Amino acid sequence: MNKFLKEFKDRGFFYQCTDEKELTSLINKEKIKGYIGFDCTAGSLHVGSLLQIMCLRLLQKNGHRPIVLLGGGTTRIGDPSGKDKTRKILKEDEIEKNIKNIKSILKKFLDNDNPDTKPLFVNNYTWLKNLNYISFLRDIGKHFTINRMLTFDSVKLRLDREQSLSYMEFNYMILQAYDFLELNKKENCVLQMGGSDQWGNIVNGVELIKRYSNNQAFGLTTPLITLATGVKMGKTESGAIWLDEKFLSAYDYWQFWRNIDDRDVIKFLKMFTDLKINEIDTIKDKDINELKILLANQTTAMLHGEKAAKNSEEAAKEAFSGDSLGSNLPKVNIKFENEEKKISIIDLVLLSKLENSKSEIRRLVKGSAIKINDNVVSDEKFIINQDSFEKNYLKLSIGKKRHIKIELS
RNA sequence: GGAGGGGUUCCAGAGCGGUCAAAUGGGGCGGGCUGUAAACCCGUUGACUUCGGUCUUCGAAAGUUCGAAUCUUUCCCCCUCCA
Repeated sequence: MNKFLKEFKDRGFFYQCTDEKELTSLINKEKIKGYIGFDCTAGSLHVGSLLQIMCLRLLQKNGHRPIVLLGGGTTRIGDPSGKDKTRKILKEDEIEKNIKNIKSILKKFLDNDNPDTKPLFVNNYTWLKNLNYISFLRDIGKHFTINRMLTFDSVKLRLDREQSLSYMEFNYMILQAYDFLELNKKENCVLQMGGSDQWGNIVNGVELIKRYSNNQAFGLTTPLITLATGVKMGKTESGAIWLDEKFLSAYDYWQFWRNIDDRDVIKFLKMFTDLKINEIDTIKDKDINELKILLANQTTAMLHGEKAAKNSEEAAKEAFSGDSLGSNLPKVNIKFENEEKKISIIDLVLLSKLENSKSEIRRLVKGSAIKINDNVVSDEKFIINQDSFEKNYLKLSIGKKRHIKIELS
């Protein structure tokens, strides 16, 4: 078996392939180009896209060249797959901004130096915007039958539920297929990867290429990852796990991995770290918490750098075990606004931005959730003055997991 | 086009003139147990509060009433059945 495909499988990336045998023999013979399309609806990517990113990374590590397709054009249409309703359509400048952000995230995961494998970023708007309707219908449209399109899940589900599906969205799959054709023609890209929900769209592309230019192209999909708790990867209770530090700090990112369910740890070590498979096999019986820390360190380092990972680990150690005032904890500066140089616990929490509702803070105090320097605050009228600060610092904790350092300036 | 059903707090879903900031379940948050896990148990879950209350919410607007999520009118949006 091919090295790339073997590791692809060993790491749990594999779900379906359009023609595994042929792909294997092709990939054994030559270096290929493979692409994944990213939707540009959101301002950044979250861990839900991480598996796709890892696919590109793996492809690249095996000497192939990844193409990142930014859906600047298709985002203007909206993929109906897995959507109950029409997506809101974004403004042009928002899309442009999103593209920039997403691109910068991807660059962190991919090697941009090796000229042979360095990622190619393309925006499908560049070719979609100039399409001529009549010639598009004649050249491309003729290869699609409505009969078949109606059988695709993305369409069928909508129709079954009698939810409206606009003609615009109905065209999404044709455009995505056309993207693949375009990349195949221009870049000789022969592989499209994606989540299993993209299978239909990918197959369409493969078939279009076959019909249009009689070339063989391939599709490769990854399973849909759900956490052991049943939640879809990427979204947690407290919000999306963004890959952009502007939206989610390195510490919180680290914490996300540190808190992964026991049952997912090995699986995720394989999927989301660079640790060798056999290496993971030898350590898999180690203490589960050690493994979680390893997972958190590896994933955080990959995205935010070694230093950020180390700092996050330190901060966690300080926050959860020691009673020392962690130097790596997230820090907020405050100053006393009044003459008396004091502040109520409610206002302090408000300033810390850990909570933004006074009622909620009162509730937390009632539930013994708030601590100052590890001492429970049991009175909502508790006043903090200079004495609470050690060398201008104070540790504020909410619950077991949220700790913050308050600096008095 | 004809006949019906519905839009309720994060979600599902009760309520159908006052006792409703709104049952119940899920989720979230907090506490306990533990391992920053799972499971389980308990509490909590609109905002503000001098803890007496006050204010804003039940698709939108207007109205009836001492009083409306609950009744009326108009509007918007969804769904089911028939053609």
